[in-house]
Amino acid sequence: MAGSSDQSIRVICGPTAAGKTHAATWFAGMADVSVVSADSRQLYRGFDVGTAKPTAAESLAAPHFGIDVLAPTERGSSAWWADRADAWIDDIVAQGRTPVVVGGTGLYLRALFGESFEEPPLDGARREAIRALTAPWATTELRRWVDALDPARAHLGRTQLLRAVEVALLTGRRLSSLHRELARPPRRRARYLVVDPGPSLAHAIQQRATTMMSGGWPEEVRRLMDEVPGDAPAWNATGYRMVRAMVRGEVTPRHAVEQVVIETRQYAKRQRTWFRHQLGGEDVTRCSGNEPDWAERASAWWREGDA
RNA sequence: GGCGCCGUGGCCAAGUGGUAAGGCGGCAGACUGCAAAUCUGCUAUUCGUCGGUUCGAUUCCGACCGGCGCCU
Repeated sequence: MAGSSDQSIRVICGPTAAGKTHAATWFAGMADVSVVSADSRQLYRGFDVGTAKPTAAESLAAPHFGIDVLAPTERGSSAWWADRADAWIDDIVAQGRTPVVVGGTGLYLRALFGESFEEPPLDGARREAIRALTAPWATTELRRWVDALDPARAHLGRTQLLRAVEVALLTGRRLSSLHRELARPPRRRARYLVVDPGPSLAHAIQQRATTMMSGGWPEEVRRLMDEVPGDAPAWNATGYRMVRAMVRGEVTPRHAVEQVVIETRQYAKRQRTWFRHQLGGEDVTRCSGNEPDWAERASAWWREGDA
């Protein structure tokens, strides 16, 4: 483990359905790879088909961390994940294996490889009280509050507004100030390989959706509906609500697939925007995964990591 | 063949004699402890076609084309 913490970690990221897991499996042929999944949905036990968890063969090719580590009712967070990922990487290195972080949850990657901050202790009970208070507020109203409490964050989405209010009320400080004052440097350095097949991704998404539908997704959802409360965080994954509506007979299978494909495409688009602008570091290699010299370029990216 | 209704951006859809709501989709962007989440911006010089009335028509009139319905 000694001397390993300043080593850059290889990270394979990109939009959903771009073949990141395939790429990781391919690299397993070049070293004893262990994969750390940076995917906020594959965390959840039981949500398998719709989150495209690694297949048995892929799990066999390389041990995976970060999969099935939460109950569907538990709530994760980027910082929570980064703590664990940091430890998993240590373990993997200690075993003499090569860690590869694979995933599409940009915020999680940032928590591990980008700047973060030391969150001051927040009182649990008061936190719950504030959540209960703000939950019914309309987003526009929430935004008015943040405009006063922490204007630098007022342009963001509801999730971020709730957080800004919570931190302001609990600490008496602006979250945007705390980010600055309590900033800590990145814990790890990353060497990114951004995999994106370009225009053909739309087709891959379509293909994957129909494969999932005929591959046991509705059955999985039917099972989960009996075991998991309808408001559990795990349901918050692309397509699951739509498939649930289909299983209940509220929408036709045809409509369900159509919508799942659209939702997935929209998600992939947001991921592209993230990986285009938010990766921060300069160590970014982009490849399409279906260009003729893909293997060559990918190998080069891999080998440069040993230098 | 006759009568009636309709024809607005990729799709759905409001609308008025004074110069085109909204939704979906698409595109672009934001994002530091809910992120497969949550938000923001942009997206019709033009209302089936051609003529007419009018200072001015997407809105009124006529013809034609296309769709739907009813009747013979």
